[in-house]
Amino acid sequence: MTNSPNPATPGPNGAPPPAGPSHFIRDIILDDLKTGKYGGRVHTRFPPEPNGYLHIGHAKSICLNFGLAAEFGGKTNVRFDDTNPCKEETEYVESIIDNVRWLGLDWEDRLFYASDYFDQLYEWAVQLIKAGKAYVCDLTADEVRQYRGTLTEPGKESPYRNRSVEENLDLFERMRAGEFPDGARTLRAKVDMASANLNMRDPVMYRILHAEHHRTGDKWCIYPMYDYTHGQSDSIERITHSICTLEFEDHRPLYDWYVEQLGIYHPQQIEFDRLNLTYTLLSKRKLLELVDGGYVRGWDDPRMPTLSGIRRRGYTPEAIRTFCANIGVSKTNGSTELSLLEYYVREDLNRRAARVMAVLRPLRLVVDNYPEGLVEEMDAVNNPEDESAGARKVPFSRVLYIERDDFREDPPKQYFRLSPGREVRLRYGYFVTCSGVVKDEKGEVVEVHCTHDPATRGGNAPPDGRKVKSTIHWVSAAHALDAEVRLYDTLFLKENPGETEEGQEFTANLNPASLEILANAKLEPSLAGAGPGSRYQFERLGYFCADPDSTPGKLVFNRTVALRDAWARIEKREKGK
RNA sequence: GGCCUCGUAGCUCAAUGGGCCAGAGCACCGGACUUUGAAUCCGGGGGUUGAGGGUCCGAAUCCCUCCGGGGCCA
Repeated sequence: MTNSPNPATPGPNGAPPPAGPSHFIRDIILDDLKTGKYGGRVHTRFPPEPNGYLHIGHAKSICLNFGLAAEFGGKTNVRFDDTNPCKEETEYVESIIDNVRWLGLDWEDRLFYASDYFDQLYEWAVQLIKAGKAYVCDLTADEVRQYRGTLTEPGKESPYRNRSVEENLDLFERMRAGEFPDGARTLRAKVDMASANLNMRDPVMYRILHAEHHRTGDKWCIYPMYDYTHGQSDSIERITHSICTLEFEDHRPLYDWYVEQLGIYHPQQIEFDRLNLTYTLLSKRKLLELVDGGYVRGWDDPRMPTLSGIRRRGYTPEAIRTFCANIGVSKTNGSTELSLLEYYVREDLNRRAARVMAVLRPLRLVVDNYPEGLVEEMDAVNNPEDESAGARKVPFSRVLYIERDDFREDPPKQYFRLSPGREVRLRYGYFVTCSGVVKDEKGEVVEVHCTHDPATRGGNAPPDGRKVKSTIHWVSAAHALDAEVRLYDTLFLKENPGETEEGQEFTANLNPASLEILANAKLEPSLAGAGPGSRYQFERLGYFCADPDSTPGKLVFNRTVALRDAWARIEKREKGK
């Protein structure tokens, strides 16, 4: 119950998510458990609308709901809120199921659809009509809006508000039978047109929509509204704590009203703050715009904050769960820094990703005093954080590739890497001293020459105790695998991408350099069998994940996240001066 | 202008029914270590708890006023 740091050691998929710091919702549950409010039960639900892809913000909700239930030995249902037949597609249903499963959370046999309850909801509507709590209204959508009043003025009662129960029953039945066109009538709850809460001004319960539903087909031509559906669905499923985001606070009185008027089991709605992430947009509408507008390659573009996107990018479910468990749950509207997410991704990948050498921007390095034709198999540790990961052999030869960034003809002050006359260590290779460069006609360095010290084989310090200030990675030219590497930066330039100048679209904030493709990367040969989804640390560079585009003939890697880079920071600071 | 809601370090959160110099994590800075300028370890800077007033021996916690943020006609 303190906010002690989370140990961040999530188990395999299916294991309860990490607990993290406590928060007000857990306190409420603890309290309910103490008073026996729900007989000691904890039953939550995750209710996605199948009209878009899940994103990292949903992950927070998913982890909260499943995490709380798991913590108290309870259950969590998944329930699709499919009350709008027009916007829903099975493609979305499938992706959502796939994403929640990937996150490692298990709803067992409790996968439901609000549309499963259409019959019951209809009966309840009839019950409310009979109780004089609902009426059929002939006002058009526009008129309903006008009658509703404004934020400061009360609304006017509909002229149809006081129809007899018999007439209401008859009209509602005929609505259902399809006698009226779309929008001709609605069923409204008789609450209070003078309420300060607009949601209580006789909200619409049913509207006429002659549309095919993805599950119920053409059985219905009237569909229940969200507010009329949600609480009762929770009630049917015997949910104890119905956790949702802040924008539903104003809906809670209506949620309560329906279940109270119906006299049915009453779950408790609790609102928390949705996740906001810097440099990231988490709006279904805007994400759809990015996809439809061709600004990204699709819902699973690795720059997208969708679960499909960050999965393809190489983020692990464990890292996301740990992140979600530790970001806190409250009622403040804030924005979490992207660096926090990246921290948890690095933390997880550091423990599990095998190390490997890869050169992104190759520069030829010739070891002049190394025998031509000789190949030595050098020992390399797979993961210093995990002894059980073992070791591998990496071929060393006379001509190598090193990173362009690791050589400077004219090194700045704090630059420790290779430069003329300087000695560095080739990781697991040898100490080498730069003896000269070859330039092309434009004066650009195209090849670096050096000599090695045979006494430093394996990269070990020589007997004379000589030290070197830098260790760089390399790949043997003759053995290198070609690969394409995709580097990603934030999709947006602004911390808050939704913030735009007058008359501009949010797309004006897009980062034109969010994707950089390096077509000419060189990888050590052990990567030959890397299948899509496999994750590695490219030493000194970052964590990378083989993309689904990758084939044995053409490897493609995504940079999940770069390693922390002290030199990059120094360089940036110097430039800023 | 109505209603709901929030306001503690740069960010996200803690501080049992008011009580030790308001604590963490991330970020930032510095040092140690180092065959990844990574990881790890140690240390540091940072808060008149939105502001003002009040109650009290004592308030981030209680009261009043004000200021500011967010949400609200599926």
